[in-house]
Amino acid sequence: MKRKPSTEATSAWIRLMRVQSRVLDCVEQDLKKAGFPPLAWYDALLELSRAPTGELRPVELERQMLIPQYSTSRLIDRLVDEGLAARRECKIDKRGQFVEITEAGRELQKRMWGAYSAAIEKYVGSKLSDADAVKLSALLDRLGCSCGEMKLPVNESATAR
Amino acid sequence: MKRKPSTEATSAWIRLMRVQSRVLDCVEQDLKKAGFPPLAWYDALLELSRAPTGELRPVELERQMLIPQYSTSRLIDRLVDEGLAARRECKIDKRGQFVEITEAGRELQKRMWGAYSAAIEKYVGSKLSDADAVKLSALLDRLGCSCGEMKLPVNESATAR
DNA sequence: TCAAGATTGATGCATATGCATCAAGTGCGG
DNA sequence: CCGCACTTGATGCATATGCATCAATCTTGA
Repeated sequence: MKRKPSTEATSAWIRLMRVQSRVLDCVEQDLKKAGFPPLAWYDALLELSRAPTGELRPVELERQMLIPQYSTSRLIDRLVDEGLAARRECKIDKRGQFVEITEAGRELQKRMWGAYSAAIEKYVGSKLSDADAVKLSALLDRLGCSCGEMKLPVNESATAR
Repeated sequence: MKRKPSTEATSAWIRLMRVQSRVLDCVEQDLKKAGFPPLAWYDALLELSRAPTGELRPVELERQMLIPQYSTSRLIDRLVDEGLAARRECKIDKRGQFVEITEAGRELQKRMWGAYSAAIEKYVGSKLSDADAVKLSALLDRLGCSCGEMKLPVNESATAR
């Protein structure tokens, strides 16, 4: 059976794209003006800081953040260069490694959250009632799941590009 | 007065980010597998094809697409290299120029819309009723406007990153 | 136990992006 | 009319990303 290409879906998608990129630009701009590194760093630090042991395998980080493998690899390089994380040997799998967040990393993550949450409040919270935010979340959730075959990690996390 | 950082807004924002990037990945993947260039090309071609005369000043394109000036400049380079657009002299302002879409450009835009609309249907339309899509659009609209000082072009357009 | 295949993470190379700056042209105030 | 600030669009350079591929290790199954 033929299904007419839904105008409503198209228009919702276009708004989704535009709003997301507009707001993201604003948020990143604020963070950058406050002298912070890109959001991807925050995401990684957050994931690491949440791990019970403060360390994760790169491959886990990659799956949490939904970014390609080489991207994870180089992101870790940068975090390590800045002393925000450290590579630790993985005894159970010699191919692999653990990435452990450092104290400096935890501290940066917390400071960034200050600026980040303020930006979210400014660009999202102030425009939407709590009830509407809940509705929005619910509608988005329906889109999120099972796009192709990957699974969407549902945890309250950061933003991953 | 102090305003507690809304958990709801935060969670809505995170979902917005994740869903957008997930679905966008899927859509771009489909387009790429079908042998098409990136969505940004489509956006530009669409804007050009919509212009009554089939041509726009780079600076207009830039404002429509919400991308930085140098990015527009180089995107146009690529379109021109591929014969999808042509630079035309601007008689009224000798600094400037017009970019005109070619027949090949119009044709590619139409072919891409075929694949693009199919992807939107697949990843968005099939997951959301029309009514829900409308609700989603409405909620997103509230976020879109007046982030900082720029204006959101409301026209039904493509996606601009 | 060992070979074939899969997984983990790094990297060389081409391309794309961000930033700063530039040259050319416009337009406004005096 | 002139000079000065602004707009338009391009570009050099550093950095980031995507793609393909690699080496090392792990796992499976005959």
